[in-house]
Amino acid sequence: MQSIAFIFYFCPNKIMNSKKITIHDIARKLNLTASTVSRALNNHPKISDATKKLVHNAAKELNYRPNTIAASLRRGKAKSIGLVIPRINRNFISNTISGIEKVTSENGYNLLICQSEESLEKEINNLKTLVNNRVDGILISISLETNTSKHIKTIINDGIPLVQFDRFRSDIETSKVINDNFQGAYDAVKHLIDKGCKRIAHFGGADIISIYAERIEGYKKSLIDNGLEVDPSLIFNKILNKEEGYKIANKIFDSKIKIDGIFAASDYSALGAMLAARERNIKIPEQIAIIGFANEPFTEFVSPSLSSLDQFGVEMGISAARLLIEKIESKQKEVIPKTVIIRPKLIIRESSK
Amino acid sequence: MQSIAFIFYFCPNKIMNSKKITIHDIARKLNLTASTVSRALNNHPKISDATKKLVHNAAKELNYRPNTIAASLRRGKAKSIGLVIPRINRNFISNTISGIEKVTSENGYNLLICQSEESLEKEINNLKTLVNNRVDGILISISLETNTSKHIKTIINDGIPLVQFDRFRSDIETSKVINDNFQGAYDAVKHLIDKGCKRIAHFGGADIISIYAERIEGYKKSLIDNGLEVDPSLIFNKILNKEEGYKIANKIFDSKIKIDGIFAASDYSALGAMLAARERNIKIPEQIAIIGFANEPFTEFVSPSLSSLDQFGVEMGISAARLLIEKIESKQKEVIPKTVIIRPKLIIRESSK
DNA sequence: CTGAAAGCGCTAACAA
DNA sequence: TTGTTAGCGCTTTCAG
Repeated sequence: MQSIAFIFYFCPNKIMNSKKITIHDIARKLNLTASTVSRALNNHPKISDATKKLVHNAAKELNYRPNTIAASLRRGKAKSIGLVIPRINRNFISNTISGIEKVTSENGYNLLICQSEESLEKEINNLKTLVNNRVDGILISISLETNTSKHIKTIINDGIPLVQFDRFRSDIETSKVINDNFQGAYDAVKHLIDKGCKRIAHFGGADIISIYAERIEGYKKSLIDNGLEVDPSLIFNKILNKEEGYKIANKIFDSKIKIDGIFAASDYSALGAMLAARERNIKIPEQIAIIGFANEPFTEFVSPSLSSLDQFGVEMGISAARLLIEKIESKQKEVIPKTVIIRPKLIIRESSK
Repeated sequence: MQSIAFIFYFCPNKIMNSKKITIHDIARKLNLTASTVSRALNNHPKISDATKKLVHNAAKELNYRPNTIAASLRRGKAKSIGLVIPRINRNFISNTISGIEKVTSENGYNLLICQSEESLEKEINNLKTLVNNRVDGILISISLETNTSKHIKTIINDGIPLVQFDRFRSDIETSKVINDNFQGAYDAVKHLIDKGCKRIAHFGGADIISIYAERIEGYKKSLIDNGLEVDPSLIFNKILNKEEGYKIANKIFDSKIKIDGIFAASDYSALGAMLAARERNIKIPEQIAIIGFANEPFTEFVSPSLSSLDQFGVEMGISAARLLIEKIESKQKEVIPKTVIIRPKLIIRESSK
């Protein structure tokens, strides 16, 4: 008695529509077979318009919900794409995801998203999950910890289309969409030199990560090409956040090292340097010009506003997703790996004017 | 000949490992049956440790990849959760996603993410896709355009667990996780009053959206409770971005309206007001104190730094995901809908000190 | 503790 | 244009 009352209490006036309607149900109703219904539902060309209409109506009437899972099993693939990224809640990454989602959904693919949280172990697990889910392809931007390509090679060896974007491993032959970090750095440093800077420091990331190594190279080349010398004592590695930028800038100001410009591989470390300079009444950009990297939203709002390099996150996502789908849908066994290089755009603001 | 050369060219020295290994293959190898292997793989208690070890080793050796889709079909559910949000690339939302992903992955669920792009039509399609994919449950934050609950009610009627978060419809009985916008506004305004403000303007959103209506109410109540009067001419609607904030602030400064404080429903409009004040050398917070809403990353970095209300995006995501999984995994037919209210935290910075 | 057998819901050869 | 048939790979009841 009690349980009946219980159920009654929570379902006062609606009948739970939980009976599962299958293709057979609608076939039975129309005196057709499951195959015909299936074909009608999938708009198969050899089904008459009359039956198609009949089937669609019956489906609507019965509140039929196609079972994507069953279809996927039968077809051997799921019309889904897996995405592995370090973290979702980073401005640049969430922009790429937005672009990816747009393209995948437009093409009828589901998107399965995994975060590696900068951990190699999680990245490996993520890939395993995606493979087990029989995704048609994988998009990946590797974690900071990823110092091997073994797990990714396994995927490729399994024949699963894979495209890298942003942070990538160069020892695997895949299509990829990347920023031209070299050129971005080059442009930024050239701009500083054009503005009269002679002693430009670089706040870099870990130089074992290719994107940071490239920024260092671009920085060096730009100095040389524009008549300055590379002074290794002006290059600081692993300075990526505000605190580190603040600390290193203070250290520089306290030392006898003289600088009149900073090109930082991160907007945050650039900001830290700005704060340090402000505290000492060092004028920006007159006494020291500063440029960051990534064009984080805040760069526009700080004062002085911070020059930076925009990385076109949404476009990168779109491009990567297109590349992957192209590969998935190409009937050829192999597609020549393409590399799409997006040139970051220098956004000049007050900090380097 | 040519095609052979072609293939050879692209697969110089590795054999594509594309043969699909199934449970049967490993059963055959070990002289067992598929059922035993399946049980061993799933750590069924009634399988001897010896065979478990045997099976796991063979699986590893054969490079076996369990087919999640087949398992899902058989089990009738996919161990996956669907997420519908307006846009991924918003700071607050990407934080909630991050929290959601953490909880779902910890509990063995896949996350299917869809963007409605503030369109009701897309939201409806998203839900359909998720249902067809037989997700175990759905998390949703509705689009700005969503002026009906019909599509959501359908889902609930189908017996699919659903939890709303942040932007929600109140005419459906679901569990939900929301911010206490009223209280947040109340706290902010009280703080301004405590600091001596007597004439506080409010830059609001569209008051037909509940979260903005609540902020207005909190603003009014706080004024009254703290001995001030509500002056309707100080309430400005649909002021949500920097440009609008800038414009309205200028309009106020140009008029004979006197204000000494602004509580904005958006950090961006607060920023716009700050810029307008700065241009006129109106001192912040001495002559005008300002508080925004959402605690966008930039609020910390502008100068003066902007007081704001933190919404705990990650925590909201965690909470919503937990609520949903709890509902999914509860064996009872129905769970009493819970509402988790997160009180925004006032972050006091220079703009209101 | 393990095996036999049935089937989840759909699709796609092949046949008519 | 439609029907027949045979599974996709796995889980799970029931039987030993």
